[in-house]
Amino acid sequence: MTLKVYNTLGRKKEEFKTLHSGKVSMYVCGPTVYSKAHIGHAMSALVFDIIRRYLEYRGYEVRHVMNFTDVDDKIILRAKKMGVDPFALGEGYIHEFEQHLKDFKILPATVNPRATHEMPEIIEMIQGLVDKGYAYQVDGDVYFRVEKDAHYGKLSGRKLDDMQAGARVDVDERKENPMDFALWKAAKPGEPAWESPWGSGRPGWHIECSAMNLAYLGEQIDIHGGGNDLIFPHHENEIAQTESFTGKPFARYWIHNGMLQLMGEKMSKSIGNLVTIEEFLSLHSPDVLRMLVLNSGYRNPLSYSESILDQVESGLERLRGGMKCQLPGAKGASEQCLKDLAAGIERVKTGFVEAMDDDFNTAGALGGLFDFVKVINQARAEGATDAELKSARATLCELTSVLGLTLEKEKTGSAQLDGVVDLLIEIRRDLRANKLWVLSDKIRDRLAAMGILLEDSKEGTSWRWQ
RNA sequence: GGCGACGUGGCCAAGUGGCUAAGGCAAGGGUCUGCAAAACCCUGAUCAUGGGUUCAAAUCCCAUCGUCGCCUCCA
Repeated sequence: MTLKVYNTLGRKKEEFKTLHSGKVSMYVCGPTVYSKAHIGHAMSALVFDIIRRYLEYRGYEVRHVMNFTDVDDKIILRAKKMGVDPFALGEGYIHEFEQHLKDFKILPATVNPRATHEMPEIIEMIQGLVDKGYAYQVDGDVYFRVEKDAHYGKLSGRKLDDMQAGARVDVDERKENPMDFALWKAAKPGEPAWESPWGSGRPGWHIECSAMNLAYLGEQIDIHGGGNDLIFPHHENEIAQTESFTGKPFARYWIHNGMLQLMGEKMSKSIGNLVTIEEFLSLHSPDVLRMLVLNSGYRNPLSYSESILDQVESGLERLRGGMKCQLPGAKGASEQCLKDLAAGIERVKTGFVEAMDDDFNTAGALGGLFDFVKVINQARAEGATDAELKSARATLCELTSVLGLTLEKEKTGSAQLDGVVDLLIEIRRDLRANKLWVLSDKIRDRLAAMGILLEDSKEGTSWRWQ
């Protein structure tokens, strides 16, 4: 079976072939750190975390780079407004974001470079572009000459002529072409600045990613990812810069996730309709957002609302239910039942790979997992023992962890607490035997309030953490 | 105005030329149960609309309506 990936460059699914056998180099655009991150950023990070986990499951060694843009106009503006140092401002948001990544169980990237730490590389690259005639200097600014790049527009499917016709940007008369974009911006007094051959200034937005790619992954990479709002101009410009500089094709696969939609509109800092990651985590467990992401195709817009979150949370609970222990008094399942269970294991494994191989079809993969949970539940209901359920549970656990989900709740109790709960269950059993429903229900309700769920069955009572 | 994506049962959402259109949530009926919870069994869509191509279309083409994204900072 082969993995197929939808490539924005070409707008179709392609067979996934890496530059170096068994290895994947992947660069994902991280946030610009000028304010608190919102769940749209989390979505993007989750999408690429899932992709990475699956690639590793398929046996690839993944070198994963995610940057932080820690110097740009917005950061400077905001820092000025707040009267704080722009670097300190960015630093704070970076720390916060890194904590969020941990909360969401997003595997740490191999490297997290920052624009401000890569100045020599950035300047060197700009100089190279100037030397080759792809860039020119005006009053301390340096611009990329788009007309010099015959392929400009190939990623976003735009033509220079069309864009010029519809351009709404204020035309900067100093530019040769209105679409020329800044590689280097001259600094105004009081702004963060670095010395360069063109005077003191700071890098433009796009060049940092090109420089960091070059520094940490090389001239050519396998996957370049980010939100689909970055296709133009950011990624288009990255391609232009890097390919003009190296003379080689840059990224083999361009992967873009869809936007998270709140009330039918893109969640974004500028519109202001956002839910910060902090707010989300105060209300929900991290896996709920991951589940929401998994439930649909990564390229589609993702509908977000509290009621949809409730829905996926219930679904997550169902998956977790597959991990439950045998029923009290389980005597072993029938031969046929165990056969079905074994067949279910094979089916879910092949189905999972089949779905994920098709451009990371996580929704399809989840469907198979839900089917599998049903098979497990059927076996349990028929009396399968823990020993008989063991390999099925291991399979469920393995596959869900490829998606980054954690099904088993961390134990919050202790052996002593377990003993106390067992004692209460025993007392309750006696109460029930004497039809003292008020007292027995009180025990159940009070335990439930503490997060301990009792489940009665004919054979006895079992319990679990909620 | 230009470019692109999308419109599948109440909700979320797979499937993109061919067996009975996955799965989850919600709803209804049933089994179990003192009640509850969990679990199991059963029940619903012909795929925005109108044309067309084809032996065959949700899946390809055209038109219409609607939604969204990008074209300016944006995951």
